[in-house]
Amino acid sequence: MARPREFDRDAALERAMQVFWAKGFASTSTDDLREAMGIGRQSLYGAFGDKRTLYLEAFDAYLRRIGSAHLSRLSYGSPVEGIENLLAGLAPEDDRERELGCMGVGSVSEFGTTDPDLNLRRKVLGELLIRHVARRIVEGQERGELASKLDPDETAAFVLMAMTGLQIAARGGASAKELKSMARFVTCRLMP
Amino acid sequence: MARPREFDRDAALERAMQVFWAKGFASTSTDDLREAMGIGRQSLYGAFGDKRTLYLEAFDAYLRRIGSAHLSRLSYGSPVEGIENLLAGLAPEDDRERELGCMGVGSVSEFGTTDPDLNLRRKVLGELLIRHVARRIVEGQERGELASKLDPDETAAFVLMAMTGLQIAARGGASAKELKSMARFVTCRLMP
DNA sequence: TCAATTATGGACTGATGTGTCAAAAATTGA
DNA sequence: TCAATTTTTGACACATCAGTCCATAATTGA
Repeated sequence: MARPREFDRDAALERAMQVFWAKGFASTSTDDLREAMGIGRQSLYGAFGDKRTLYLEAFDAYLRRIGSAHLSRLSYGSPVEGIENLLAGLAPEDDRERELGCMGVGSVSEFGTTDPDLNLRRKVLGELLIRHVARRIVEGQERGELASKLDPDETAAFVLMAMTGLQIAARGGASAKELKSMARFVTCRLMP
Repeated sequence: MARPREFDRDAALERAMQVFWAKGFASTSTDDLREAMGIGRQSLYGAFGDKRTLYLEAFDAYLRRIGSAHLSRLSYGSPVEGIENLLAGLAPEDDRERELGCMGVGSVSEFGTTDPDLNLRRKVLGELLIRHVARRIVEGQERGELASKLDPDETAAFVLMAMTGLQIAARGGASAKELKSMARFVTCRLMP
């Protein structure tokens, strides 16, 4: 029934996500979005509501994608390999991709804790990640790959902190080589 | 000669810095600035040029202040104490102050590497800090406080990365207690 | 006292930004 | 074929924003 949409909603959301990711919320105009999404103004508002609602939806899509990418890298190989892989995954060789950094980190920088909707979303993913990292740390300790004196939860929090450090470094122009060697350095600091 | 300024230029710059620090460049309007600085529009433009020039000057003031604070904390006590102190200095007990995070990190998030003036300023301070941290690390190794197998420059880069991680965590709402225990954790990872 | 100079206050300009309106177009079901 | 519904298009309304203009005020040096 009724006239069908002429554009691919998911593809348009993907484009919006890229723009918000690269430029943040405030520096992105609805016209930037409209142009990147390749649709008209009313189509944008009709399909996504207002700018903030679109940002939230783009943020959700971002977190889903990056969350599963992180978990996939973390689970690859031995615990130590998984953790190094998780960190090294923040250092893609492609310059443009690497310099985007992390949209989650960007949202913290831009909004701090002022937006409850963003806070909640970050908290959910953060806790999910920390659980999985802690689990791999325990596994690594059982295998003798990781220092047994380390508290798994605290160490997992450390790994997440290192991730944000690497992501900011990436956005600040660090090379893939530098980031990867830092990923290895961090991982080595957890060994016996 | 001529009519003297009615406001304190340094105090006004300080206020502007606080606003940019809290809200970033794009989200700060010249009216936000004018109000926080307690001066009229023409006074603002007359004394500081345009918005971007004011941001640059505020950024310079910020970097000078925070740079000397970092160096002072780093040089306090033994090398290990100095490093932990440097990191713990990012976790003030006052909530409002802590949640500001770091304006330098904020500028990376907001602008990436797109602004050469900002890039240069960050590079200068970053290299200064890394030199001083590396020097303390060598000192710590000589004293046997820090693991001698660590490369001082790489370790110093790691400490700076940890700093940005902590600063983002602070802006994201982490407690002073959490941050301080993370500062200790990071420092301990460098011990023999 | 007066000329020169700089600061201030308030109005103003032109651009940009977000969101809406209304008419036309496309589709489905009767 | 036509009524109902939704999308699209382009124009539009209204707010905000950065920066400027101009008249007035305050100060210094002659």
